Amino acid sequence: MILSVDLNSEVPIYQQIRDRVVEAIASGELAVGSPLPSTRQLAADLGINFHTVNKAYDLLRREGLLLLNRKNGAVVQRDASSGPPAAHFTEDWTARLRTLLAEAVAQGMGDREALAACESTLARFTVTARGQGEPA
Amino acid sequence: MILSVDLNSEVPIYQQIRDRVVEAIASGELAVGSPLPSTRQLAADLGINFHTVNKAYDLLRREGLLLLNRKNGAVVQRDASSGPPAAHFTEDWTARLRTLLAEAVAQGMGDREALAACESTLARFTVTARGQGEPA
DNA sequence: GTGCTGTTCTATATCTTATAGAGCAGGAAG
DNA sequence: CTTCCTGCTCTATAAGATATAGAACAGCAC
Repeated sequence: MILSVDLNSEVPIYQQIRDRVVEAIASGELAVGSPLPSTRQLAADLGINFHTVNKAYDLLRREGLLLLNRKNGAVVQRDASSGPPAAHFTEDWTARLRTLLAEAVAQGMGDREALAACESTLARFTVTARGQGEPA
Repeated sequence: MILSVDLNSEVPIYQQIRDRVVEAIASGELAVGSPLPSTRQLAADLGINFHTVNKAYDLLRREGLLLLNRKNGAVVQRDASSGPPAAHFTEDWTARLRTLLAEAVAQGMGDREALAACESTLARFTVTARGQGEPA
């Protein structure tokens, strides 16, 4: 689990950590049961404060993706094979998707290009993350 | 141009305004040349400070979507028919798309469901916004 | 001149972000 | 038991973002 963050980015560090973990889960790099580095360890590796890592992990826990306890540390609790998402998640996610796609269309990206981008991005996830779905 | 914002949302007001304008441009509700309400007018309508609207408009201007001048006020400068987006935009947008799609996959949404959501969202935009692309 | 527009300053209050240090409870390993 | 690491919680501080507010200026229309 190698994780890279950009300290000069305008997006908060804890948000970047969360995003990278989410992407790792989606790509199958992290599956249910996979251990994550401890908050203090990851903080030391990234050269940041452990409270920042703690905030990212806590966010992932509230999203249902991570399980945290003093015994085993941080462990992945949910991945692509853990069943459908909650209703409120889908609702919120669709709204954010709408805004993101609108941005591309408004900037002049063609529908086919935008959809192709979605398709290829999803394909890169589902190549490695496989387990329950029937193959296409 | 009716615009609604949620004052109790965790997403900043100026960001909500920006998002709604972007979506209006993508849906064809706003085309190149369409006038937007003045900062003071929109602020009064929404019951917020005009500086907040100013920030949203300034953001949209920096994104190339709006043209602001003392003569005509705020006018849409770019829409789906204004040619392809800048390279740095596509790069940044793809990274954000990757994170958003990863979130859906990690939460257990199927690839086909996610792609279908992208497709239907894009379809709702391009029904009204048409001008340069050859029809499918 | 009057009135509208965007634009630019100062100022303030609140929240977020990131840092830092200290400590506690629980399990593992010596 | 002691030692060590774990998540977790508290206080504290500095810097930045967010939203408010008031005032003023320059350009254009009537």
